[in-house]
Amino acid sequence: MDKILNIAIAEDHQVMIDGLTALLEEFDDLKVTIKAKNGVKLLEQLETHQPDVILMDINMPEMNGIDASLKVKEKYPKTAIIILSMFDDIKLIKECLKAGVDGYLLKETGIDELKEAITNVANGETHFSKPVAQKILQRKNKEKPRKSNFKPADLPLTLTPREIEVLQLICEEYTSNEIAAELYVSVNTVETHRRHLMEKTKSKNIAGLFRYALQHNLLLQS
Amino acid sequence: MDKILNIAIAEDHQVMIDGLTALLEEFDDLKVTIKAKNGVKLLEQLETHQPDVILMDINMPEMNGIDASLKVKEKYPKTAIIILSMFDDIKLIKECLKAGVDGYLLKETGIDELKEAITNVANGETHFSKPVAQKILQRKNKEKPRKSNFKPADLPLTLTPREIEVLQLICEEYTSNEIAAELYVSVNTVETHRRHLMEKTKSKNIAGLFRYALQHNLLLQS
DNA sequence: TAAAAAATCACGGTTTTCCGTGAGTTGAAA
DNA sequence: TTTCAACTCACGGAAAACCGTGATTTTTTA
Repeated sequence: MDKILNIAIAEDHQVMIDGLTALLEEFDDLKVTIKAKNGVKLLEQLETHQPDVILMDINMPEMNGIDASLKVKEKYPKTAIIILSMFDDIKLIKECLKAGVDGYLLKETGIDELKEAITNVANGETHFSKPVAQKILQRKNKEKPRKSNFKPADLPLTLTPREIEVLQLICEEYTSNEIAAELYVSVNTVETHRRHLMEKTKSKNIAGLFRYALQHNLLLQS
Repeated sequence: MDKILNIAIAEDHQVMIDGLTALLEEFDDLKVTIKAKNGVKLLEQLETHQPDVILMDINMPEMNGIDASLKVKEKYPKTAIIILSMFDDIKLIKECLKAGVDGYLLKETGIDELKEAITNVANGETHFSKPVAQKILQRKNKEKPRKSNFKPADLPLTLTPREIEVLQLICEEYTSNEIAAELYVSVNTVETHRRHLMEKTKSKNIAGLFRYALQHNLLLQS
């Protein structure tokens, strides 16, 4: 039971990678074997060898933590995933749960809980930060039906490349007119993309779109 | 010249504090003497003893890194400050420069550059990440005059408590009407606050407001 | 190659945001 | 005590966003 656990870190901030590594390697039974700056690179490295636990940031370029988790769980269902997120937004947590992650910690978490969570998920259990667990429990209550919204199943939340492009420009303070000019399409087209974006991200206005972009690491200049 | 440098870390994410500490203490000539979760706590601890270098995150609750830097430089002008930010937004960088910081690193930075930066600023020099330095140099070119905007000096960027309240609700997808109901004031009042917010933050729409809130860590649920 | 998904465009209508301008009240600091 | 910043309210107009509905073309994929 005291075998060494191999850890993968997927995280875009180099200081954070370095810091986490230094931190975890103070434990004799933990070893950081994989460091990746985004989901794509993580998957590449997983082909060589699989760790016991993956510490996954959500905000990563190229491929974010949620999409990466989905793919990892597809190929290596036995590998445990702990999400390390700055946000305890219920929408986001739900997406992660759906992706099959085994734990969800906030970055406010200290090393002690982190270590505990790693041990737990390595043993096949789950581990969620208190605030996160609370949100999960509360969620049923807060399901607020938005206008006439009786969609049977969940929407496919995947945005198309074009939609992402539009979303990014929206977050850069572009108006629909300006976006149309930038992308060489009609304003009507842009507005259609906007409509789809609002639906897919379940937003009510630009603030909601920005929030989504932020949490899924779609912002341009970041 | 080889004396031990005392470092302060001001950063709201506990894992990051722990990680940075573990990382820095691998160097014999660095010692982390202060750890603070926000600007207020940092200032409290500075009264006891001053470090040589402060590693300052921008996104902190209570008091953000910019305001904290201002106060620190007021009281302890000899203490060097390095900003550790996720954003290389020119607006933000300018605010930091105005606050008198000695360095500005992105969180993508690795440990090597971090160490180098610490040494540099401790020697009275400055240190800016490449992308940051570039933005600083480019800034003259990009000064885009906004409509009829010929303000002589810089506006006071400090938002009033009420304005912050309104801003936060805007970022929560509230409409002006909803905000008015929430705060028990007239819609006209809310719209006035909005107008002031747009001016002070130099925004063109909600996206700009959200960006400002994000970068100054004014978001509610984070 | 047929079906599905993505991207394109149109149009009319409602709501919200944005903008300018002006002004009264209040509490705190000079 | 007056000056000032913060907060409050009003109104009108323009611009942008939001919403519904429907439709064509292109690209991808099964």
